[in-house]
Parts: sequence; C-alpha cells; structure tokens
Amino acid sequence: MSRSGDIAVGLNAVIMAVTEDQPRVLTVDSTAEGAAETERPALPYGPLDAEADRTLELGLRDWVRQQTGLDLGYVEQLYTFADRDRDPSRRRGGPRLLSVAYLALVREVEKVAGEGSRWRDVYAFFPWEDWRDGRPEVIERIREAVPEWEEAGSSAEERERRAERAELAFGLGGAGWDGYQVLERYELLYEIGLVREAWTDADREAEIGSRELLGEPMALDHRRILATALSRVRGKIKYRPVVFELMPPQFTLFQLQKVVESLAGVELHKQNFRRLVEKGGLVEGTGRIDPQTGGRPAELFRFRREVLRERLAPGFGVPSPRPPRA
Amino acid sequence: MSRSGDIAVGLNAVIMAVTEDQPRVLTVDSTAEGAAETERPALPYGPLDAEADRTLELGLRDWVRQQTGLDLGYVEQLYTFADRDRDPSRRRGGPRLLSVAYLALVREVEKVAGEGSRWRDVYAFFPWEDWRDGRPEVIERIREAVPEWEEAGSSAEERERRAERAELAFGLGGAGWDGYQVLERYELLYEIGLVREAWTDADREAEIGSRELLGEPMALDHRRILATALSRVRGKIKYRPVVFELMPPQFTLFQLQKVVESLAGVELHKQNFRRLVEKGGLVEGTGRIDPQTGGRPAELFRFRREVLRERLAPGFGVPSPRPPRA
DNA sequence: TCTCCTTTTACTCAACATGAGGATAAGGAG
DNA sequence: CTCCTTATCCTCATGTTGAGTAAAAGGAGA
Repeated sequence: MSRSGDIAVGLNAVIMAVTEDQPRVLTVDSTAEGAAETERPALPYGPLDAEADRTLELGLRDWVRQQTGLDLGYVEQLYTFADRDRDPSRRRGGPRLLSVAYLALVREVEKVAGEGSRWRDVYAFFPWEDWRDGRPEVIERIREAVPEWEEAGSSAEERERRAERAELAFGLGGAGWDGYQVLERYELLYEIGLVREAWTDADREAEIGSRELLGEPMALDHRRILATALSRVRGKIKYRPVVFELMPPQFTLFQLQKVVESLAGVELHKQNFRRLVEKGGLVEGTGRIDPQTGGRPAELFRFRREVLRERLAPGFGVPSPRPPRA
Repeated sequence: MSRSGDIAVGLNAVIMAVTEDQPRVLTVDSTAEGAAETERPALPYGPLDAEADRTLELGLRDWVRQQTGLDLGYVEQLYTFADRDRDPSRRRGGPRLLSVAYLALVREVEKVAGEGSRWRDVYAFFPWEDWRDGRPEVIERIREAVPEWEEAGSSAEERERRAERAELAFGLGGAGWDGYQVLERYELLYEIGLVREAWTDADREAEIGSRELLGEPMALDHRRILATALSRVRGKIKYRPVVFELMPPQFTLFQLQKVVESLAGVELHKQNFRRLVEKGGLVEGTGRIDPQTGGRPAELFRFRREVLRERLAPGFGVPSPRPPRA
C-alpha cells in the first residue's frame, strides 16, 4: 500500500489544562518555517517510531514524557490531517506530511520541562469562541466580512450555500450559537480569508494589506488541530465526565462550574448547575469546607467515580446562548 | 519527522447502507493472508497517493469510485489505526501499516462494480449488538465467559477493573445497555478471547480448541474498524440527521423508523417516534401516499433540509433498553 | 455586638420533553 | 358490511430544564 511518493507520519498533541478560568494549551516554538515573520506557536509533535511504538497513543505518551516531562492521563485521538496544500514545508521539497492529532487533558499547569514550551490561552487563537461575557465583538467584524465573500461565489447556488454556511456557523440567522462547531467556524474563516494561515498557505501574504485578521495564528495547520480539540472537548463534557481530569481531587461546585464554563465558553446558571451535578450523582460532598474568599464558605466535593457504573452518559448538558426573541 | 522504519499509509472505507431493515456493509475478498483458512471479508481499502490526492477524503472518494463505481455522498473520517501487533502481514517483514478509516453512508444497495465486493449484514459480525428482538442470546454466552477472564487478572485490583469493564460494556450490572459502546464491547471480547481475530493476531489459533467464538471474523483489524463505524453512526443519528443519507427521497415514517431501529439495534415506540420526527421539523409530508401493504395507507414524507438552519442538533434521541426493574 | 455584604445552598414554578398507551381513521380481504 | 391491519391523533403521568426567590453562613466594619 501507499508508496506513491514520500510520506512522513507525525503525532501531534493538544495538551489542555484550565488555570484561572482560562483554557490553556501547551505550545512550543516552531523552528521558523514559512515566510520570515514573527515565530508562530506550534503544537508539540513527534515522529512515529514504526519499530518501537506499539500503538500510536503509546508512542505519543512516550515522546511527550521525554520532551516535556508530562505524564499524560486522559488521552484520545482527535483526527488525522494530511492536506497537501496546507503544508508550506512541502512546497520546498519535503515529504507529504500526515499528522495524527491527539487530545490530552491534564490537571492544573504543571511545570513543563522542554525549552520553548509555554502555556497559552486557547481563546487567544479563537477570540470568537468565548461568549462568557456575552457576544464577542469580533463576531461583528465577521458579520461585516461575510457579504463580500458571499458575493464572490461563482454561481447563485454557491452564493446561497455560502450564505447558509455563514449563518449556521456563526449563528447569524435564526438558529442560535452552537458551541460545538469550533472547527467549522475556523474553516469558514480560513475560506473567507480572515485568518492569517489562509494567506500564508497560499503564498499570498503580500495581498493581506490592511485587512484585519482574527486571532493569533499558529504554525502549519496547528490552529485547525486546536479547533478540532476544542470542538471535541466541548462535545465530550456533555456526556462524559472528562472535566474531572482537569480538576484537583477536591473542589467547590463553583470552581467546577467555572472550569466547565471556560471550556464551553458560556456562562451557566449557578443553581441549576449545582442541581445537575449533585442530582446526577457526579460528585459527592466531603464534609470539609473551602478556606475561601467572599461570602459563605463552600463545601468541598470530589468526583464520584461510581457514577460511571450507574448512569449511561453522565456529563454536563451545556446549553447554547439562545437567539434573542424579538 | 518519522523515518524510524518503513510506514505504509492506507485508506479504509466502511461503506454502509440499509436494506430490508438490515444495516449492510460493503466488503471485498481479502487476498488470503494469515493462516490458510476460509477467506475473510475485508473492508475496501486503497493507498494514499502522496502526490495526487489533495486531501485524504478526496483520495478515498477517488479510489472508491474507481474500484466500485460508487459515488460517495456523505463521508466522514473515523479513526486512524496503527497497532503494531494487530497486523499479521507485518510479522512477515512488511512495513508498518497505518490505516485511516472513513465512514460513508449510501442510499440503498446500488449495484457494485468491483469483483469480490459484496454487501453483508453488519450484525453478522456483531450478533450481540442487535437488540431489536430483545436481548440477544449471545449475551448469555458472554456472561458465562466473563468470570474466567476476570479470575485471570493479575491482581485483585485488575480483577476488580475487569469486572467493572464487563459490567459496563455489556450492561450486566445496574446501568442499562448503551448502544454506543460498540467498539468497547468488541475490544473487550477481543481481550476475553471470544473473537477469532484475538487468536490469529497472536498466532495462537491452535489453542482455540472447541471454544465458541462469536460473530464472523474479518481480515486484519477490519472488524474493529467496523465496530468504530457502528459506534459512530449510532452516536451521530442522535444529533445529526444522517439517516436521510440512507433513505430514498420519499419515505413513510414507518420506513424511516425501521431504518433508525436497524442502526440503533433497538425497537422504538411508534407514536413517539412520529412525534419526535414531525414536531422536530425533520420531515414534511408530501400530499402523496404510499401504495402499500397491510392496513391504512401511509403518507410519504421527505427530509426538511431547512431544519439544519432552525435547530441546533436535530436527530433521533434513541433510548437504550432499560434494565428491567425488579 | 449588630448590621451589611457576599456567596453558598435550598426550594418553587412554569414550560417543555419523554415514555406509555388508548382511541380513531382509512384502507383491503372476505 | 364486517373484520383485520396499519397509520394517525390524543391524553396523561413523569421528568427535565430554565429561571428566579429566599434562607443560611461566614467576614468586615461601625
């Protein structure tokens, strides 16, 4: 199978944590490729060792440990990317790059070993995804840019399709905002030309001009991978208790809520969140209380592992901001 | 990246359809590998052409069209597999095989070109997944086999973990049957040694003896890929109207229900299904009626594409068989 | 010590969704 | 014209969800 041309297989890791109510992702310095511009953050990656690595996931865990000292807990495969025209290095004669991306969730920001590795706010790359303080203003910028892109469609049909896609992805039309479509939105912005990667991939940086681009760019197609990861996390917390991978062993319900909110990018109703989480059997109180700020002290809770046995899809049903009824 | 050893990249397609209330999958004859036994069905696969294929998905569509004459509609990436020890051909000096699996849904069983290609019932490979006529008897066989496997755990802790996994996966304990855990169940049966592939992969066919193995085997790790596909389809119909990819343009609500049931492997309440689907705006009546069998003639419906604009997660909330309350 | 401020926690209520099943409607077969 | 079969409509009890009010428990400052 497959010997038409040279293929290199790499493993990418999206390692996420949440600190101070901000989702973070571990990035490394990209060894400058592409145009000579400010260096873009990259996701950590490593090669697949065809001989030694028994499975892809084990291979990933290995080099992550070696490079960063992190021992990954929760890991899941995300997606495999191999778009020919999103890989600038290939235009310079390199092999076709196929990267298998993984998502890992780790507790807190542990000190990371590797040089150049750094935790960054996920929403710096996707400012349009954080609705915790209401509709982000970037959305307005997007809304303004859409018509031009729509008009540029080749046929009436295509223009119609573009209108619908934009409407759906950014909740411009009737349906509300769907937190899970992170990837679709990024891809759409790529097509519209509102993210820098679209121009560098096509070797058309010169044409950017004074256009305002949204969010920080990453190396190669890494922002797309990160978008996939955020989509996945948001989807997963709904029906699987993965948030607890990000929490300390004990926590108050409000802390838990804040972490869920930060990932979902939406604020939640406090009382209802508590009801969901308690009546759903996801947590149990430890008699202890939190030595805390502000008002009445809060009880510390811990994750009830047994819930996995009892219920089928334990998680947080995160609502989406509704379209305001006129 | 990645030059430690030789790697071959292949694309696998799980092409599914539903005919006569049975989910079907397109299989091809595997060019005999592994022990000299009856030939096992394989999933169609093709190489990635590093030069020509712009994306993995386009490459897949191309060779599927060439090999089978099928023009795929709905396609999504499933998962990337590369387990070293599940690839018998590699033990004979071949390269490390990495396969990117895709799921495609096609309408009806169109005539297929390729020689050796054939539609087979999905549940022939997973007899424990079809609960439409109540709990399948195979489950009993599984339940009997579990204790021995549990006992064989190395530590008390491991035995406990095994018990929990089996309980969860097969609904032997308190929680009910979760239709989505198709892959987990197959993998568990692989570990327990109840599927043939477990023995061939380990080169221990001799030890099978009179053990009763469950479901038909497939080539290589293709049954695992198929399990992944079934998991995905079952999950997806819940919140995305993918079933319509499998339906003719017009259909009765009962036909639709039967297709959903066949995929979910569960029977549904007729009246409630109708309510869900109609009030959810998923379909709209065409005034026409079905020239039909049996009783009162049924109206023909069609998919309401607009629902995508209006609602966020349109689909069929498929319930799971509840544990009978004692 | 008393009062105010803050945050946690407990409860209530309406709207809506879901599971189950009864009752009608509309055909065909005899 | 009657019976049989399936489609369609409707009701009812029970849950789940969104939203909000009210009480409880601490600290800070007068």
